[in-house]
Amino acid sequence: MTNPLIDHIRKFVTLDETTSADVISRFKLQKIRKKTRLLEEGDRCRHMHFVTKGCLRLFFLKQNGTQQTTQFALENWWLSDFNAFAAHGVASFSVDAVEPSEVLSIDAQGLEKLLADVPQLEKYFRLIHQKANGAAQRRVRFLYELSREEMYTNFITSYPEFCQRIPQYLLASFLGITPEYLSEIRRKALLKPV
Amino acid sequence: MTNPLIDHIRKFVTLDETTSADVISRFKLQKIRKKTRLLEEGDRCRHMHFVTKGCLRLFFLKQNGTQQTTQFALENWWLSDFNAFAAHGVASFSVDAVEPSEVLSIDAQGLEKLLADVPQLEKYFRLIHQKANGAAQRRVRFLYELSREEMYTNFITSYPEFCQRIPQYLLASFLGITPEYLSEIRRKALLKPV
DNA sequence: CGGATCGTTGATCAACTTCAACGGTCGTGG
DNA sequence: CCACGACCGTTGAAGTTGATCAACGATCCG
Repeated sequence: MTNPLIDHIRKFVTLDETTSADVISRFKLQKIRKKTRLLEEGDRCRHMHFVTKGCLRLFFLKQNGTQQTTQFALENWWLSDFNAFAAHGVASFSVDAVEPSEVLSIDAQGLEKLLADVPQLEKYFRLIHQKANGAAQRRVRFLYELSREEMYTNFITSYPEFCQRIPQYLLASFLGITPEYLSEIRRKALLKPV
Repeated sequence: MTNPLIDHIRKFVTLDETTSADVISRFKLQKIRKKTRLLEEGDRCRHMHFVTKGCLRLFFLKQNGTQQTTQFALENWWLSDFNAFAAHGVASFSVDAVEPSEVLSIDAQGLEKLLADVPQLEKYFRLIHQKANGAAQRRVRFLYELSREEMYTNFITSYPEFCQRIPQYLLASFLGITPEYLSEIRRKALLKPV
């Protein structure tokens, strides 16, 4: 069986063929268009999503009405409002698609049952969340350490191809700056290297 | 058996008496003084720590030489540089004690063996990391959403007793502002409510 | 062709930092 | 027990970073 999620799980734990087929059958495959909302801030958060193609984003609405992007999820990443998901509570974030995407989704009861039936996955999800937790620590570090200009140069050198894929206003939103200021940074960056 | 860690684990999974005793025996109990370093940025990160008494902090050194605190861990919280711990790699954070504290520590091999011997704990750690991951998402949200002044008023109203326990320069470091500016904020806050 | 959306530019403004200096407090050694 | 020094919190002036607002050009899409 070849499936992006199974491949990903197998990087962490072993899974035989029949179990793999069972696992996959528990997920709902969604092919979604750009800008499709998978979660709306204020609604109950019921699903975790695994991205097999495309890109999702996590964002919230600031007081001034603009969207603030806090995470992108590319292929092989899990995304949800994890607090709200765990507590079966109301989401403080929205999720939508940055590009046409394919995701595998599972709700809380489905996940609970899956973990009861296939206990090796406890380990898989433990490792996934541990990794995400570590990534969040480094993320917070960058937010404290770097000026917005440094965040920009750091981000485009780390993920040049990804920056080509997304519109500039989304990059500005992720960096936490206004599109105007991003423009200014880019102009300065163009002048320097000459 | 009564032990803070066992009590905490039992909030998430069931554990019989003999297993509990076994679990506890895998951990090293450390009673440490204020300012004791449990992890040094640049050293290999070998342990995860569970706080049973007191308070730990996670921080790193900024270019200008000042310490930037990114997390506090009170009773019943786990703390480590989770990326470095998982990868058996070099830490990008330091950890020390804010107060005289007691922690239960375990290294990577010890944890691996513990999880192999007591598989219920996979679920416990999955839930712990999921919760921490959700907390990190909200943390990032606050960093983007609030001005430093709002962060201050939000934090002291949320954790008034904790703010009494720590010196002001640590609070400033956690909020990501200079002690001077924190002083100014406090002065303004004093004038307003009269 | 027409309208919305996106990126850019420049001027003004608010948030926060840096630096230098001073007073209070606490712990330590004489 | 006192005195000294280190450290902490505060104040004020000047400087930086990044936001806001208004306006304009370009591009994309119907």
